[in-house]
Amino acid sequence: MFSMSLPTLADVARAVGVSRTTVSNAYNRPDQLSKQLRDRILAAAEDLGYPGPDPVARGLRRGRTGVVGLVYDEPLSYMFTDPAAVLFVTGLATVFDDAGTSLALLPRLRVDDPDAGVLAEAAVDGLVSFCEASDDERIAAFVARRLPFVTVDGGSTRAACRVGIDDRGGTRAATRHLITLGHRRLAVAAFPRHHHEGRPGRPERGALRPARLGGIRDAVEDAGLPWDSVVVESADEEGTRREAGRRVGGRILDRSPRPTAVVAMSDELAAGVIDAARDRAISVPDELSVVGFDDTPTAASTAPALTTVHQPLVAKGETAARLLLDGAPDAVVELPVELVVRESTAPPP
Amino acid sequence: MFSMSLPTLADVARAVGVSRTTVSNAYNRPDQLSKQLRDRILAAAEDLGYPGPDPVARGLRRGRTGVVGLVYDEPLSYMFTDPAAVLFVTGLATVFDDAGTSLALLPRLRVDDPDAGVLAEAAVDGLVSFCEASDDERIAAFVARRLPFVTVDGGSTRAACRVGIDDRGGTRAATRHLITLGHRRLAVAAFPRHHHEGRPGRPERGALRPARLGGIRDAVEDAGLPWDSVVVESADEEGTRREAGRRVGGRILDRSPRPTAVVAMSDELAAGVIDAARDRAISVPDELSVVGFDDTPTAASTAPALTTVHQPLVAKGETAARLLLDGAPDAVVELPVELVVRESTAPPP
DNA sequence: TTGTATGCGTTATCAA
DNA sequence: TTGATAACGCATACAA
Repeated sequence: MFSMSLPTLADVARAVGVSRTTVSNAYNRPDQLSKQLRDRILAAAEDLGYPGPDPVARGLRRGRTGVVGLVYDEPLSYMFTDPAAVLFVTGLATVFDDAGTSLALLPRLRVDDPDAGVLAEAAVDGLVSFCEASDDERIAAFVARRLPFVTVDGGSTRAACRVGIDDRGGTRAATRHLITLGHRRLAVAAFPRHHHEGRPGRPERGALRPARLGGIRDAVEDAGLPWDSVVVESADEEGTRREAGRRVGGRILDRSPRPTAVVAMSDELAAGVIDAARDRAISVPDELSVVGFDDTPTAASTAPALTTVHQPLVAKGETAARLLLDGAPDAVVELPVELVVRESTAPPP
Repeated sequence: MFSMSLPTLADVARAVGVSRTTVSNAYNRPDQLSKQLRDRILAAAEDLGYPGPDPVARGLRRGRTGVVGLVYDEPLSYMFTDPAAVLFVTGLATVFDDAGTSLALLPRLRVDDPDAGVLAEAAVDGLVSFCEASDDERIAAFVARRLPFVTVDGGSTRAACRVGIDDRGGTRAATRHLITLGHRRLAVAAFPRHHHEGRPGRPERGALRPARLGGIRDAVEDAGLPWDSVVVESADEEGTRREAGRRVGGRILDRSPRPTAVVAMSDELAAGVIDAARDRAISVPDELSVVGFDDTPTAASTAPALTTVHQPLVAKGETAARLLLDGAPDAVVELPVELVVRESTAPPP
């Protein structure tokens, strides 16, 4: 015969003629019973095909699952397509892996799921929010559960526990670098704007990463240049980020007068801008300077190699993971960034 | 006052003056009660700060969690370091994301955890095993739970449900390509061997991906060449795979007579071999031909671009995910591979 | 449309 | 060293 359902701890107890408690102890507290009895129990379990205590039932009873969640507000495929995100997740995964904790990639937060059912229903002990949207209303669905949670790069979030970087200082340094080289016709290759389709009380579209834009503005105004002389083009969301960068790059380079320098909000976008320049036989850096952000491997592999703002992506992931594991209730960590000058910037022609 | 523990469904029921069933229905079967009552219940819940049904308790009752696990037998950081693995996971994640299922990256299967406690204790509805080790003994800990599971690239596994590629055909085609070009002094840049430290009844170290080695041998013997004329060097496991490739490449290129062609078991290794050639001012492909395996973005970005064996990595992930979601009990899928000739191969000098 | 009773599989507490 | 009891929080069959 073939029993449809698996044997439970109670079945084993019955078979051996002991209580459930004792069987439970055989698994969880070997020191609480004689070695012989334990061996007998384990043998019987093996015999019956008992696979050990059920993780879900154990989770219910113990009040913890050993899983932390990661939410992202773009399709997960984007996450793996973006080298910066991959590095961040690597940092997260490393720490959780060592801690014996599982990292659950939750289904994405959908624009059409304002109540964030996903977050209300995730069986996790804590949450890392890696959402670029600046609103954290949807996160409220999780906060209500009173579980630890960390926001990463949360922008304007008011979350108590967060880790981020000095976005503003980063783009400011990058832009100052260009201005110091003599550039006056600047352009920005910006992230796509974010959708809030139909959500009342919010702007229809908000700028993504306003701090990065703010840093550029800081540097421009510090130099006494008019902000409205700076061309800002936002990327779209088709295909890879690099392809999107190529398209924004095209729009920027086809303007006249043509900007002599582009500040891109990520290395992928910057690489795309360089692609667009190559399409047009515009030499980088002789005719066009380009700076990126992130300092992912992409930055070192473009031709010419990218001047960019380095951010400690893996460390950011590790930090977020530790804050969660340590249960730091309201730590706010800002990691430093650093301008790395390579070959994609030079004085204007 | 501050209640230490969250309100439960029962608290809401009491507050509203209805039964728990009715509150449960308010969440799970809106059509089973009047809209007014439902609204009253939801309002009271909001009021009390009830975050909705507890996911773990629900999981216990329903018998499913909405989570599938992914096991890997290397540190998770390796997974994200390897472009081929990232593409595979992208495929997985895309399908699960769309299905509203979470993908839990389980802590790695440790060599020193022969009972695979990780697998026995994971609160999941199914499992994807992405373990390169050819033994599946540790997986037995999971099989006992009678949950769906899929093995990917499982090598010699006897698992009922698996997806893989034509490893053997792939390296065979690649090797034949080299032999047809006229190469006779071949070398193989192989994967590291795998550890079975101290596990009784197993070889101390087993070759990883024996099928790929087998395909090379096939082609060599088909051509009537002696197999022992082929140099086989295994990579070590320090640093990135590409760095390891550079070291194996060095060992191969420093032999005399120097091989004129290298079959690498992955694009990362191949890229490393090209790095090693550059270190020694050996021209690829004029003095040395190199072929890879996988056809990741790396293959297109080396200089010269890699001749390699394309495998559908994303599709492999998608397939594995679908098999799991569809509960296919014992499907065996083998995806095709294809030789892609680029610029890293040419006739020998 | 609503409520009653029961069980999901485990572990913590306490007593023996 | 072992066992009885009582949660853990919920969802389902069934009755009303």
